[in-house]
Amino acid sequence: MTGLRERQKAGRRRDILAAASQLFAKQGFADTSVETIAAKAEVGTGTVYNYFSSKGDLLMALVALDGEQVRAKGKRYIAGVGGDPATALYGLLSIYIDHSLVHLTKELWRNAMATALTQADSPFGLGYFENDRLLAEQVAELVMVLQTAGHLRIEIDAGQAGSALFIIVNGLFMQFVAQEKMPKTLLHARLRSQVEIFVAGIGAAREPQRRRA
Amino acid sequence: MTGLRERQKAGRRRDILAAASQLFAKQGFADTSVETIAAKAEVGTGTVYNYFSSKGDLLMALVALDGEQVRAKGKRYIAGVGGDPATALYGLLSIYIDHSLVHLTKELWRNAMATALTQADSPFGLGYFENDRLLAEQVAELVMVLQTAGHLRIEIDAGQAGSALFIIVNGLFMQFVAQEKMPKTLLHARLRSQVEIFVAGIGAAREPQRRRA
DNA sequence: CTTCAAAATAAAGTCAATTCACATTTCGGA
DNA sequence: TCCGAAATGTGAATTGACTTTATTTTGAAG
Repeated sequence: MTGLRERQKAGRRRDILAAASQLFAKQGFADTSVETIAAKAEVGTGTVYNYFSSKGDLLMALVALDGEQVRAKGKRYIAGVGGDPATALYGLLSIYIDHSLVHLTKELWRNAMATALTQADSPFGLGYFENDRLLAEQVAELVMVLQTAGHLRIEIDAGQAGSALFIIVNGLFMQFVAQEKMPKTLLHARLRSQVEIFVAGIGAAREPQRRRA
Repeated sequence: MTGLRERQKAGRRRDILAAASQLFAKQGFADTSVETIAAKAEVGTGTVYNYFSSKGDLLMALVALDGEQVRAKGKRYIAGVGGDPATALYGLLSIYIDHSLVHLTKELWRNAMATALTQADSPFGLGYFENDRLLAEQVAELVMVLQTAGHLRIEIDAGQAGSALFIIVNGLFMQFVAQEKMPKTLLHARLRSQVEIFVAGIGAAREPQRRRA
């Protein structure tokens, strides 16, 4: 199982990822060449491509690591959640936002998203969207918890609601990273506002809506 | 004002854009080189860069043209809108979706979005996000119309609601273009579902929410 | 009709991601 | 311990976007 070959392979992979992580953080994505990463990891440039299918893939692998962490944080949050539903939901989505800038800069996020889009079918491109799906699922979990506690309407499809809420935070986050100037406080304010609207609903009356689509 | 020189300049710009449009549609973005576009437009490659700062800029210019058209369509729709609010909103957002694939393929949208992200500060990158802003504003307009008609709660911030609704359609659209396989019918179904949830709200009771953030 | 400056052009050059043909290393079996 | 096959490493070669430059074209103004 753990022959020399596999250990070396895992080690090299870690080395490359570590080198990329440091260089991206220090110099940014655009100003870091694959050759530099290879040099820092003490491998040939071709070797990098034996492990990652593109420079963007390398970045997405780093994003994936972050994804695992944030899902773990979210899980803990849900376990101890309390208070009114809008605040509870906003709290979870805030975790996603706040965690996102711990290891990655706006520029890295922009490039990660761009790569995920253009290489949506590569292994890590799939991983990127899979992470989004898992986060949406986690939001749906919280919705269910709140439904069970009687704080949210039980007849709402938690999956769709979770998906919508996640899309909102993701969309706002995208606007945030697209504009280097935009402060995180503004992002939070908008998120808070939209979550409250989402919870309250915009409809004038509740009954006139169809039960289901 | 309209000297021969300026007309020629505008004409050349159109030629380049037309050439790019045809080649992108036929061969896709990645497989179309700037040199080919220049040849088809009967200009030098350098000339292309006198008009557009990058290959991605060229694509975003095409997207911008589409943006104007879809806003015009949306405006006409709002003028004649009727029916229940969820259907009215879904109708507008459907227009955006349906129009999006008339001139552009999924692959082109992926690249346009990716370029907009990585070159968010270039003229056309700004244009891309400006178009998004204008569309969100248009949704907000419809929200206001529906509020005035008594179909939506008057105390809701139409701007935030419009922004949230647009972010939802945009996010779903992004998932749609990211997955080559996903059929448009599924996109519509998800949109319909999420719009209905958004209109109805997920909160168990209306009063417990704060009035404003 | 001459002059001028903006704009176009082609060619040559830069740069960095990605690929590829070949070298090296590891592994499993004799 | 030794050998051939398969996996992996390597850096030089390729590719295409983009830039630069030296030169030419062409409206526009006098």
